[in-house]
Amino acid sequence: MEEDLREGRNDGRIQTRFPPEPNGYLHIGHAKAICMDFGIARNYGGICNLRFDDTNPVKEDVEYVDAIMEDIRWLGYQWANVYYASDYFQQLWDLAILMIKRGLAYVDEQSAEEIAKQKGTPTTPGVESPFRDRPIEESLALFEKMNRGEIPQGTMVLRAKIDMASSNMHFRDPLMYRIITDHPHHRTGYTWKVYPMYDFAHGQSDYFEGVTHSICTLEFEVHRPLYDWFIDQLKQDDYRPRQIEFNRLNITYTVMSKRKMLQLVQEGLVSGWDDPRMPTLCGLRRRGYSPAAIHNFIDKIGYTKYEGVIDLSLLEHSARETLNESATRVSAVLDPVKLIITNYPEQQVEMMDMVNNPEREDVGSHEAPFTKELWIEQDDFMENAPKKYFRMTPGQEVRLKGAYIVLCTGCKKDATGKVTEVYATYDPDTRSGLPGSERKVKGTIHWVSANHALLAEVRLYDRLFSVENPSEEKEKDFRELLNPESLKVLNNCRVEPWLAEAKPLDNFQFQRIGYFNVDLDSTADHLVFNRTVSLKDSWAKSNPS
RNA sequence: UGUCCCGUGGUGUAAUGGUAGCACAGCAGGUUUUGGUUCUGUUAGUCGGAGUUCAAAUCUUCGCGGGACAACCA
Repeated sequence: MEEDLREGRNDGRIQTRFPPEPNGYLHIGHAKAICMDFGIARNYGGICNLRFDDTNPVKEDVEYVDAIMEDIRWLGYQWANVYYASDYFQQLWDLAILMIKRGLAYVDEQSAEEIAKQKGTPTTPGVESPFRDRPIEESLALFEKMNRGEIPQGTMVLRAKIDMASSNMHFRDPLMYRIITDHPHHRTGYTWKVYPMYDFAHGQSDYFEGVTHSICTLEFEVHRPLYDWFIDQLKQDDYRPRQIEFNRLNITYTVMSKRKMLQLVQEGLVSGWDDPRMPTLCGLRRRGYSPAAIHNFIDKIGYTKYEGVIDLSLLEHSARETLNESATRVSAVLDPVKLIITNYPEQQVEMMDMVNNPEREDVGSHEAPFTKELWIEQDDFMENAPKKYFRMTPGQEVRLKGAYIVLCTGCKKDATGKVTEVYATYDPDTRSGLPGSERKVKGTIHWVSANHALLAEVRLYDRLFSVENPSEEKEKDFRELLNPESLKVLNNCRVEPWLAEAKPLDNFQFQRIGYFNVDLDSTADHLVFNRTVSLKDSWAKSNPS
């Protein structure tokens, strides 16, 4: 792609831009574009600017400007300059005037419907507007009036005079300007009454800034000839920005359209733009994804022109891979049942050393209290267990992670047959670190001390949609395809006391369960954890309950 | 019945015209105080035809399939 450098074009200069419209939050698809735009600049010793493509005041807001900047910084990038397309309104206006004077643009007084009708179809040519050949002075005067607010919104537009029969629909006298008087622009207020369209603003903005490579997604491929045409009207020397397209990111079990995401937010189907189930960067952040995990993912997917759909499992893999190296291991029991070590002294408390991360000796360990009464997972006890069940079942030995090997002796059940307590005896010689602990035991389970454990809320997230490609379903509205089980809230979880110090967004591995982080809602009195992604579980896979 | 873009294992992505490789997912096994990690093995692919060539995933051509384009959105 970048052999331009070898050919010495633009004096070997590389300049890109990331050009979001401030009308929504950035999502993982934008992250792909950001990594491309900023990454190219970084790799080739060039610069990348942030430019807000704010040519439609109706949809835009400063709220989004700030959020976008935060997300880009979070990904670890710093733009050379911040620009706004609205900075170029005067230059664009001047160019429009020049084009009218050259007979290349005219004011059209027809309605949107009439203009649309005259466009023709991709297979039939359009017809020319009756205003197409109006005198230059007339267009000039009207365009001025349009921008003075003397013309009602929606009644006139400025169009380029190109070719109504072109096989490229975008050449059929595209709109350059429309009147917008009922919405203030988030930066220029009511100064302007006419606003340039995307096609009349984007390439020129690139040109004004000195962009060498204008990288965008595939849907703009058809716009490229028009992009070049407008540049031709402007160009003074050899320099010209070049538009290059790559494929948009699609991921299974989610949607990547701003419109759909906005709908989910507005209709309360998710809790907000930063709902951990959303593919937004703020959502992923809240879910526990790190910038490293996002980069890891983007590096794996590549840039091509093929419009495919990436498996969600690849994103999850990227998260596991990065979190495995960084997340501190802790014990948390999500669905507790009491385990009583019948031969353990009533009041005794032993502090057990828990390794923070077996992958990394340098991060050390922390302590967890061990007592007679513990919480373990319901799942980790079975009264009548199948052969390959390596956890608690009467007569079987199991290791309590970081503590002792215990022998399960039985359980107590209530009237409904539900197990309320599990009993075991411990072998004092098998405390972790002692020679007696070397003994091989099939299973190891996690636990927390009943008297010391903290109560916590845990939010289990799953795929947002129950079908692989919600956008592809023609029959049903995408909202009907939401996964009803995308969020499960557990209110009776017990976590080890060490977690009292955890701060919002800290990542942990709940051993044997998954990666979790502290939610923004979490307080000292009410701990809240989000499941980022589960651990792989080859037992559950081969033994569906 | 237009123009443009794209077709490589289930998924995504590589291969100066010269051994079709990698990752995810799957499967089997070893190691393991996480049924995690890790390691080993393994299943599976160039949309089809014709042409150029000593040699084609790659070049040409004809098909087939998918996508984009007819917003006063970007």
